[in-house]
Amino acid sequence: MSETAGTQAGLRVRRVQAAYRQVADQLKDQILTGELTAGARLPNEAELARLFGVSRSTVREALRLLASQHLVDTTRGATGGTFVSSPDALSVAENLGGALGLLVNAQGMTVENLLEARLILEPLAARLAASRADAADLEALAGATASTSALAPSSGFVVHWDFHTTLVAITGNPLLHLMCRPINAVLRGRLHRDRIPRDVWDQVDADHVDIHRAVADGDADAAERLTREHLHSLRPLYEKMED
Amino acid sequence: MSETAGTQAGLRVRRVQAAYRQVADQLKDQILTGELTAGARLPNEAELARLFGVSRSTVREALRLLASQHLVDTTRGATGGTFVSSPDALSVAENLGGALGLLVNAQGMTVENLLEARLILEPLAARLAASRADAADLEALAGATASTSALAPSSGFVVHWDFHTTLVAITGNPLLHLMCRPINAVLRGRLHRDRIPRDVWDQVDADHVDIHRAVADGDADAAERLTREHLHSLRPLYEKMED
DNA sequence: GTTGGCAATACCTCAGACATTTAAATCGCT
DNA sequence: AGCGATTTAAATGTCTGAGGTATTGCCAAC
Repeated sequence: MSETAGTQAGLRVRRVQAAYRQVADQLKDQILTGELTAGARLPNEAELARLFGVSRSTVREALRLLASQHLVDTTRGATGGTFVSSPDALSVAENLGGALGLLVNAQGMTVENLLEARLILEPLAARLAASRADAADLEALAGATASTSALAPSSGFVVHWDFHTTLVAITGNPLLHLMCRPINAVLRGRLHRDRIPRDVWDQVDADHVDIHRAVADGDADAAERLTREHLHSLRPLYEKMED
Repeated sequence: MSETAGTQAGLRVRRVQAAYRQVADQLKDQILTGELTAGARLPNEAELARLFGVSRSTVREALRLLASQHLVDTTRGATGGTFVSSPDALSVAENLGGALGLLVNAQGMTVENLLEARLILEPLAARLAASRADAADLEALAGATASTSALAPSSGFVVHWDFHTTLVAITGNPLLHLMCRPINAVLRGRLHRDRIPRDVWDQVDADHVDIHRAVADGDADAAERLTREHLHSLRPLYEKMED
């Protein structure tokens, strides 16, 4: 809010907000304060319309608003209705990914910003992963590592993405996963695999093997350093994409 | 009445998805592909209804969907209408903040996860800030630093939040700001200021001054280290909150 | 030249009806 | 009695048509 001093915040007459927005806000409040717990079933649309004293159309527009924020979920049918849906991390990440993609396409966010953020998150995530990975985690990571060389190079970038996703997931911190996933998703779309020569994928493969070994050994320092170097070496592949 | 009455068009494919969602998706596609550039004005609702072959209610629900994703913005009046609006990072952050709050309140996400993520992001953000801060940035940071000691300790936690927010903003990377902001917002709500004794705030204040000096000196190593130590020292204040 | 009102535009809201979907309850046959 | 097919009920999805309201621009009157 740096320019709020210039724009008159106090002068602006607080117009009465649209009814559908008021309804959405009230329902949102009830959800956030726990008055409506996750999984709870809201009254049907007709009843809500009666309770709020508005028409059903208005209620429906309010529900669309909440649904798009993953706050509620509506299903049809006899046992259908509108339910408070505690958003799982996955859907939030999906939503965030879409928004991030928009920001990159539109303005104010560059591929460079994404790379920088990833360069901050993943090396330290790798450090955490190295100190926390159990047998199952290592197996999953090995799966994402080994298949890189087994598959055709054209699909390498998919597996490459899997490796990074798996690595972050091992930290056990859903928030880190939540942040890294959209970043990688956007970056993946910004990488044209055709232009990447074969030997680069071989190097990527080798890097992954090294990182996996470091994580398996519980060598946090090495895991962090290798991941950072790995991401640095990947940087040129994305910077080409500025068209 | 048989169901054949609805096949008046013949070409109409069977609706597998809700109409308002289809309309929203098509409009979203047109926006993302650049067919509708930012600032462009969409046809009015009646015209959109005619173009898509649906009713105005359906169009409106679709527009609510897009509006909640900050893809379009509608105003009333003669020159009003629905306009394509490229989403700014701030509104996205707001949206993400709400979702994050839900995740913490609901399940799968603990205060520990938030602290860990912050401990990853902010020290390296401080490092970047130290290498990029210009005069205006330093002034802003100084403002968030100096006022800590000037104000009553009861409001210290607000300024404390401002300091961290400003620090991340200096990096110039909106994505970092986008991620740190919701985290700090949720953590702020998890901190009971009443239980924090005065001397702790004094220490916080001193830490901020140190960090500010490091950033002003362009000493990236010191900025990173001091920020990390600062966040570590803050950790116990939050861990009490597990009730 | 400024001010006041009038008209046009487009979103906002309402009310009701019918269609569609889904699951449970019921009926009918084996 | 058991089990599948049909009916029924509940809820959302969609359509239609009609005002209501906010905002702007123009034009006439002072």
